[in-house]
Amino acid sequence: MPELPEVETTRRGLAPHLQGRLIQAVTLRRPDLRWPIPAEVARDLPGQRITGVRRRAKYLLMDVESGDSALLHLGMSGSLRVLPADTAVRAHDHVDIALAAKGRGAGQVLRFNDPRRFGSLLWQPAGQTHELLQGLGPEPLSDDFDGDYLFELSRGRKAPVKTFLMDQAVVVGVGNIYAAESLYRAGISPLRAAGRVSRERYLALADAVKDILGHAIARGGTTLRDFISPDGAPGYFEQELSAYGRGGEPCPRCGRPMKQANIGQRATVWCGHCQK
DNA sequence: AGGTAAACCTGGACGC
DNA sequence: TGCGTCCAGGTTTACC
Repeated sequence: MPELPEVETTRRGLAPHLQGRLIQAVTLRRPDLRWPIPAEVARDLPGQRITGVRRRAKYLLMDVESGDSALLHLGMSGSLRVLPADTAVRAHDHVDIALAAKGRGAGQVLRFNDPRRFGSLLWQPAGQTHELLQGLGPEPLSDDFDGDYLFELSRGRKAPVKTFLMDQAVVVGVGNIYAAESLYRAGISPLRAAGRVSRERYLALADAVKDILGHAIARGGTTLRDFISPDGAPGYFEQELSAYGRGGEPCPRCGRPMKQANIGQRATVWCGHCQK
């Protein structure tokens, strides 16, 4: 489900609810997610105040006073909601982080639901960077990411440019939806070898990535099946998708039918006329 | 080292 | 209605 805009939407939805709140208890109903949930999560979180919610790539970091962080990844089907503490538990509600009541109001719970269990809840000790966060590429919305960077890094690479763009060691946060959209916007065929894309066209691609991700965040992300923000709202970017999910439909630009094929095991849609 | 494919898991859509 | 097949927003791991 979630690429950078959906994770950032989740972060923005969570932050105001979690900032400064006291964690009362942690309930693990199903500790076997992508990886087992480390013992520290249930042992060290209760009694601590949340100091912030950050995002790096598609990971969320919930920081607490001790300097430790809970590291969350939503995988393909994960979602985080802030709910009244007495909300009935549903299928695939794997983890609850109970928040102490503010004043005399009722308490709330941060609930992690993930049908496919590709998501994860891990632990990053104070002062350390989790192994999974090492070796990641730059944030696409930062100044470290631009067309020159893509051009230099791609020299000699034979993998398709779409595969290159989705490689989290190249740039983080771009998944299957936004890779297709960005390449469509930039007029680059997803099949083209990464090393065979010019500097000029990488400038257009980097601009497209930034623009599309920024716009998707402003729309609250893309809801295809099940993405939902912490407040329960869907994202509204789906209606603005030009390529993803439109195989066989007319190209919005030239009207010719959009092509579809698997590239790097992922369904890919593009226009054979507008993208070279 | 780069490139590719399998693997992890569940639910929904579809065809028969 | 039921069953088999295919597909899905991610990423590690293994292998060439």
